[in-house]
Amino acid sequence: MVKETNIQTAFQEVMAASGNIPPKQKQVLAASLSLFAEKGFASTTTKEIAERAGVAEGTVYRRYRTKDELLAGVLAPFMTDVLPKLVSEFAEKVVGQTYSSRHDLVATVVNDRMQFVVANQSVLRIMVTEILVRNDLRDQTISRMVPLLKQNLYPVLDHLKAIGELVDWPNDRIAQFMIGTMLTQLVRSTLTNEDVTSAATLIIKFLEKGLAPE
Amino acid sequence: MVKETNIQTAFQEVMAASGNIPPKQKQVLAASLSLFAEKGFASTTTKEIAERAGVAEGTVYRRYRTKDELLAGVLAPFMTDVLPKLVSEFAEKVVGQTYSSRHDLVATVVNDRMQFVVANQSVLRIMVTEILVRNDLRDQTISRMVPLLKQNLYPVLDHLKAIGELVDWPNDRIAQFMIGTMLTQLVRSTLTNEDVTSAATLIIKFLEKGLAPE
DNA sequence: AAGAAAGGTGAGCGTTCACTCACTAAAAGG
DNA sequence: CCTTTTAGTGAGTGAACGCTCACCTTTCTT
Repeated sequence: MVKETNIQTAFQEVMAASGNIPPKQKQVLAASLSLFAEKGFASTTTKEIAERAGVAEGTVYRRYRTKDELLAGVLAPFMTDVLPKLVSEFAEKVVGQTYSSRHDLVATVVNDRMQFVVANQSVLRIMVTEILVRNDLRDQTISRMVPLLKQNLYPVLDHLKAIGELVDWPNDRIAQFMIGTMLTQLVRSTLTNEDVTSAATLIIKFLEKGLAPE
Repeated sequence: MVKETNIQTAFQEVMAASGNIPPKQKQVLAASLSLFAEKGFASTTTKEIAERAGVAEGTVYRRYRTKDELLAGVLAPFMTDVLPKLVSEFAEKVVGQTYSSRHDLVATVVNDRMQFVVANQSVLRIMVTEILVRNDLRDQTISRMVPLLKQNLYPVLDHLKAIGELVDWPNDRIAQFMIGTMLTQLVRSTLTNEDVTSAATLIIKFLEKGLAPE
C-alpha cells in the first residue's frame, strides 16, 4: 500500500529536515494556515496570527521576515513535497496494478485522489484563492506542475490509450477533465458543507463514460 | 434569436432605471470592477480606485458609504440581472428548439454559455474569489441560485430525461458536471492565457458522452 | 558555572488604510 | 435672478497595519 501524503506530515518532515523547529514557530505556521484558509491572506493580520498561535507578535517575524515570506513558508512544503507526491502516487497506483475493467481503474483513482483533496482541503483553498490574484504564485505553481504531469501522468495515459481503455484526446485535456471534475466537487462541498466524498460514485461513472474510447 | 446579456449592458440598465447616474460615479464602478478583478477586493485601496477613475477620493464615497457597499454595488447588477438571465436564456435555448441529436443540443448549450462566461469573465472572477472567503456573499449567492436553477433548469433536464436524451441522475449532479466542466475551462484559460473557447469541441464531446443515458 | 547563541517579548515606530468634512462648483427649481 | 439641492474635492483624521528593536529568558557549549 502506498503511503498517503498530507500537509501535516509534510510539515513535520520539513521541520525534521531543517533542524528542530521550535514549538512556537510551528504554532505560528499552523495559525497562519488556518487563518489564511478562513479569511484569505490579505485580510489576515499578523496580530491575529500571533493571538491564535499564543505568541507575541515579534515571534511571527523571527523565522520569516515579512508576511509574504510567511505565506511562502506555509505553501512551501505543499509545493515541494505534497504536490510531487500527489502526482507520483497517482502514477504508481495506476501503473502498479492490472485492472479488470475501466471502472475499477477510474474508481481507484477517484476515490484515492479525492481522499487526498479532503486531507489537504485547507491548503488547496489558500492556493486556489491566491493563485487567482497573485501572478508570481500562479507562475511558480504552473512551472512546477507542468513537468510533473508530463513525466508522471502522461506516460500512464498513453499506456491506457494503447490498450484501448482511454479516449484518444490530448493528455492535457484528459487531465483537465479529471482534475476539474474532482475539484468541482471540492468547490461544491465548500459551498454547501456536504461531504466531499458523497458523490464519488457518480463522479466515477461520469468520468468513466466521458473518457471512454469513442 | 435570444438577446445576449453581460455585465456592461446590465450596468447601463441599472443606471437608466435608478435615474441618471453621474459619469464620475460610473467611472468609479468601472474602476472598482477592473481593480477587484485584477488584485482582489482586500488588496485594492480606495485611493487606487479614485486614481483609475480619475476622481477625488471623496467621490468614491458619495454613493456607497463603505468599501463593502461598493463591492455590493459592483456585484448587484450581476446578481439581480445577469445571473437570472444566464439561467433563463439557457432554458429558452434548450426548450425553444427541437434538436436532431444530443450532440446538437449539448453543442448549442456549451457554445452559448461559454460565450457568456467570456463576456462576464471579470465579474465571475471577483465572485469566485470573494465567495471562497466571505460567508455572507456565499450564502447570498446560493440562496439566489438554487431556486433559479430549480425553476428554470430542472424542468428542462426532466424533459430531456423523459425523451431518453439524458442520463437518469439527480438534477443537481447533472448541473454540477455541466457547470463544473465549463468553469474548469475558465480557470485553465485564466492560468495559461489561452482562449476560453479553444476547447469547446472536446468539452462538448466529453459532456455528450458523460451525460448520455446508461 | 560562565559565556554564547538562539528564542521570545511587546511597546512602539513609520506608514498606509478607510473614511470624513468643510468647502467649492454645477445643476435644478421657482 | 436667487435659492436649494446635488456632485465633487482633497487635505486631514484616527485606527490599524506590517514590522523593528532593545531587552529578557532559555538552551546549548565548553
